[in-house]
Amino acid sequence: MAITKLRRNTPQRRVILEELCLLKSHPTAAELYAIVRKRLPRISLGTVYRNLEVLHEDGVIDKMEFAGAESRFDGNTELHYHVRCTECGRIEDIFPLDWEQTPAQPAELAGFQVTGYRLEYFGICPDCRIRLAH
Amino acid sequence: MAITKLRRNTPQRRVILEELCLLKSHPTAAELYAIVRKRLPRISLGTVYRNLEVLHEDGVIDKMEFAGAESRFDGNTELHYHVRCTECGRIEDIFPLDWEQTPAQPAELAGFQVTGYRLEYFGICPDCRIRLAH
DNA sequence: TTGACACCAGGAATGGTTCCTATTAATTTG
DNA sequence: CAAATTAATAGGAACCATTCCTGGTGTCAA
Repeated sequence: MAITKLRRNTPQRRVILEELCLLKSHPTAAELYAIVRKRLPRISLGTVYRNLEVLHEDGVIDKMEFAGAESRFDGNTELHYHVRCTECGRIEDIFPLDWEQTPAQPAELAGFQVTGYRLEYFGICPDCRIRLAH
Repeated sequence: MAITKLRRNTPQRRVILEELCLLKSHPTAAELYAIVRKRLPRISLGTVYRNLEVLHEDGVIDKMEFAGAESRFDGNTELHYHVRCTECGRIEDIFPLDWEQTPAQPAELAGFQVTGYRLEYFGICPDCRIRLAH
């Protein structure tokens, strides 16, 4: 169960992780692909997706999935939440300051063995607030 | 801004809402399509999607969107959360029992005007727990 | 009656993501 | 070091829930 598959340390995987960790934003796979391509011009988008998935599986990076929007990735795995702009998709970090922001995580709900939860705020980012006010 | 578009009460929309409210499950658009088709054999899947969207816009039903999984719809708009099975996609209702389960909802975070949040638990449902235990 | 337009059925298009295939190359073993 | 093993790659096709398009219909108000 806890057997981790052998991972090969390929240049592609190394560069993808390096570039993601350099960023403070939360890029999509396509955005990261554009950045990585400057160093590895022949890399394919599929390789970026596969490695982001692998790095996420191994707990090295965070993956944020949203319905109807591209997934975004985060090199910072420290516990934190996110606010997502419903207008432009931009994401900012929220580091919990008080206990009230952390919901209880029961071990069992409705017979389910609960393995986790997801708390995400959404709203309108500063830029879009200005833009929408004409 | 608050101008609501005129809605026509078509048979299609009426039947879709009726059948959704009869269910205690949280069907996908395709599942509801199959049910509604028994009463309206010529209805199209696009019509089901459009009306579910309209009903959701008007606050008549709840829409649950997930990345990499079909959206599910709920005729019960009473405040509650959901547990989703990561194995089979099944969803059960969770009605908050104590205040600790309700996260603080700040009006502003990182400069964002916060319009809402989403708290969703995930885990393994009773059936899948049994199935996975061989 | 007539104009306006919300809505419909049917089907094509969309687009993020995954999958497929032949090839390459990282790692292990002898 | 050479050979064997097989994870990983590039490129592109496939997937599929959802949205969009088109031509036509039904309803309402004036």
